[in-house]
Amino acid sequence: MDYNFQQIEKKWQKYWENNKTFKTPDDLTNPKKCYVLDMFPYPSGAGLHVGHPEGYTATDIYSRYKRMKGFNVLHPMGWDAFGLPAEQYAIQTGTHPSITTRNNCDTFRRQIKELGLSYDWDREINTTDPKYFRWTQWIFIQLYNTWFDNTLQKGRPISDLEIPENIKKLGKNEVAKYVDSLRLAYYDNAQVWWCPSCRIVCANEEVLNDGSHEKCGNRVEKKNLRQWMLRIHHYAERLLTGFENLDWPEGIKDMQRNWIGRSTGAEVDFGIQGLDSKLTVFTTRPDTLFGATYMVIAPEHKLTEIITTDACRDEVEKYVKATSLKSDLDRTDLAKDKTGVFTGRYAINPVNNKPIPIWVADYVLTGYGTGAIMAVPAHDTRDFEFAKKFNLPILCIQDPDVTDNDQKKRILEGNECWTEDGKYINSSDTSTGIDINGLNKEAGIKKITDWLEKKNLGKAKVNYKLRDWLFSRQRYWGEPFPVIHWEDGEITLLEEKELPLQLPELEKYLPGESGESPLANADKWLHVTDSKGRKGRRETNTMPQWAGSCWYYLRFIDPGNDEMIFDKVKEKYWMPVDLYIGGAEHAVLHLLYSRFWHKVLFDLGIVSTDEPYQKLFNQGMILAFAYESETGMKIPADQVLERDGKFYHSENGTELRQIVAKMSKSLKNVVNPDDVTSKYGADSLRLYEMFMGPLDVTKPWDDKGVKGVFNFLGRTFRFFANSENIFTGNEDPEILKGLHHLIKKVEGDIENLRFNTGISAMMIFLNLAMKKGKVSYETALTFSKVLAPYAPHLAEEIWQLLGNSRSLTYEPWPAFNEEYLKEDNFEYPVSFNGKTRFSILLPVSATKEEIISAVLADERAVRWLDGKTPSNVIVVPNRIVNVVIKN
RNA sequence: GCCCGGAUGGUGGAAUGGUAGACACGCAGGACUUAAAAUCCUGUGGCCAUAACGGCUGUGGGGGUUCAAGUCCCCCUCCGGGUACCA
Repeated sequence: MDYNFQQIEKKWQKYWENNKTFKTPDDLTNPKKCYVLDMFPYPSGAGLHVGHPEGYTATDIYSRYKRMKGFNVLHPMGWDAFGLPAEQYAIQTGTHPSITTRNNCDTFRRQIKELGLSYDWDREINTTDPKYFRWTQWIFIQLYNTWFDNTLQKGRPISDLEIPENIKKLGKNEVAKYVDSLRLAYYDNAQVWWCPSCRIVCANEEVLNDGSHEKCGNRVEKKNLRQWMLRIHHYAERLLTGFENLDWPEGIKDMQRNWIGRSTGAEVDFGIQGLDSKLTVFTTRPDTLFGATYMVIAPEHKLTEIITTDACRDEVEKYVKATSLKSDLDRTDLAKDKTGVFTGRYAINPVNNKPIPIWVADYVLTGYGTGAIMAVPAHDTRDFEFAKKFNLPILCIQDPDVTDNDQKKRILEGNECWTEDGKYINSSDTSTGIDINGLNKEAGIKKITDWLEKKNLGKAKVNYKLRDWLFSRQRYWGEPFPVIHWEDGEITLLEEKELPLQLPELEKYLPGESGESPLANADKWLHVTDSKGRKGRRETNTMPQWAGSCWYYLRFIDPGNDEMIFDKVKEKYWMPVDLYIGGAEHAVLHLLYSRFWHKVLFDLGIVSTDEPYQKLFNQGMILAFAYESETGMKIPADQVLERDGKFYHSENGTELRQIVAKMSKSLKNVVNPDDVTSKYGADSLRLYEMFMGPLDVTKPWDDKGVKGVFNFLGRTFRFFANSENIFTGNEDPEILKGLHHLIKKVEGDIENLRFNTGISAMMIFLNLAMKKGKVSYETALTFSKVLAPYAPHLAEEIWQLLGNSRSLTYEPWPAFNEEYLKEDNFEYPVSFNGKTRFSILLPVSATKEEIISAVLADERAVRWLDGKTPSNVIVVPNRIVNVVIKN
């Protein structure tokens, strides 16, 4: 009998579909539940590539295993289908994005089904479905109607917000302003990239490194537009501490920590000569105030214009304008050569009342801290660079902890920057009474901060890099905001019962001239009038793609619910997600954004857990072989010939080097899973994806490697499908030992997501069984169950051939029996001074003394001792013997 | 620059501080076949060596800890990913 994978796989896929084998159980009384989630894909026109099934296979194995362990498993799939490509295709061809999206989803669904993944397809969701995004809009309304209570560190309904009396007095408008200033969703000016030639807003990804638009090559500019923003920064601290107890890779936690970027320091107020206002800076080193010899404010800083003196105005204005035209990259490129101009104005250093010049420079960013810094060139490398270039004074205030006298001298003279610890010098002033000389960094920070607070000149402050989230896009293909802007300036949101607000049909998907979303062209949709005849205009921005993916895991719990976002009882049962697997590219943004929404929903009592994802795992990227010539030119894979393990250019015959690179269209090294399944079958694809190496590392795809697992599956089928190899009766002890070792190994490996070694254990067992020639009926049943999570089609087929009529999906996972694993003897490796020389078979029950005497009595030991007496013999029971000889 | 990973045969990889190279690919030889494919069997880190044995060496480089290091510590090199002046 041959391994006809095509027939087998088609047959079982049909069986599973017809029997709804993977339908999520409705019974919510089973205390064992497991919610296994994949990062759902964006259904691109190119279809699935082999990177997708890597994570999907891992979660599928885990889900199938958990079902056999008696868990209620929720394992759903859906589509994150809003996005730019469908919209751009619409601009080019006029095809409505919903049509493109539907086609792409159909392709993805077909491809995924052909992999035999055990999703509950009744729960399929699509972020572009109005029945879905109705609730995305609903969540936006909740965000809009929530404020963050700093004392409680918690989001609360706007209805709970107390309006201060002094604001109430100012009237309705001021009250509304006050409330708006606290909402988690707010409407404000924000900068976007704008291509003046295409008259379109560009995403960051569309702007090339040289500041040009990737589509037309023209230079993009920054443009201010009214945008929706979300106040994620309020949640910085909770986002930082929230994952401490979650089972996430440390690397991902680190990346999120860095992204949130908590730093402690102080805000310090500097007076400004000749002006009434104050210049506030944030610093992590208030202890270095005595070393502050100048100040820098960001070009975009509110005070720039006010501070600048008439004599310097031209220069400063020119500089500010030049900065605004620079792309972020230009700004960082020039990092090596700092730029800036003097404002003509001086600030007063609060510790000694000395005037220091205020400069404008683009190395200070408006979005972080207060947008202004005090510069301490002696102890900050950036300030040092700047001071050197513009000949500003450098005053060393810390005696450096260095032994090199030359270096010490350079530092003390201000010719080298010192950023480490040391005792303070030059850090006292009799007029203000502060003195930290002689202290070290930690004590210095404390003393100065206390002094500043006492004198009301500043305060201890925690700062975060995390900035508010720009939450609108000037696009058609996204969730419309349920928002109306009225002619009198009022903004209102739609009522819950008015949702979903659907997208209008359009003739053209091009944006408006001013940078407005294409929705501005939908006249009928756009204009509204209320019952009193007041005219209004709908919000024309749409939500970013993140919106749909921020909460999809919640909708899977109750996808068909038309009454509410989901049923509370079901949510309480299924949440949190027990295992979440996806690419590391979402390590920061998606995970941070969805955690933020989840925390708001938690604060509002809508969800029952503070964090959504209990265990997170990131699969590594799958790369592919690519080829390059001696000069490093990349050659498409279809122009490469292989001869005797070497690679040649098919056109000019030159030898090429095989390298490993990301799959890309231009290298023609993209592997399509359809090609693999048609040649080797879905089980082989699944197995190979898992056999390639550990799930979390990047690894190259090698078509040749698929053969290995294909051979294994073929051998498995031929062995177990042949009734001559199966007998009834007692199993051979060696097989029994191998089988129970296998169960234990595979079980442990699935629990720890180490799928590659589980497969090799199955191969080892099959090799043993084939060597023995026969296995018992019981063994065959057990083996098919162990194989089932990995290669479900083949496992079902063998299970059926063994006489079972029902699917083995819910068969209990076999229990391993330690008794069978026990050994009578152990072959001790014997080493001399750590080098293994021979091995000796001894009973596992042997005592240390017995082992030592048996080893030393061995003639080979006599030879290695060479007449010397061992100074020590290390015996690790059932592991190793090491004889130590001192020379 | 900074942060996070990583480096093991021709290749993908395995190895709770305890026999390095499991398992597989590839390759070589053999069986079957008119032949090929498929399948099955044997061998396969390198070097030396044998009738058979056996020995030396070996996890990017250099130090260290240990009875024992691919694994732990320090320094260096190279590769991959992330990030961009965060005060």
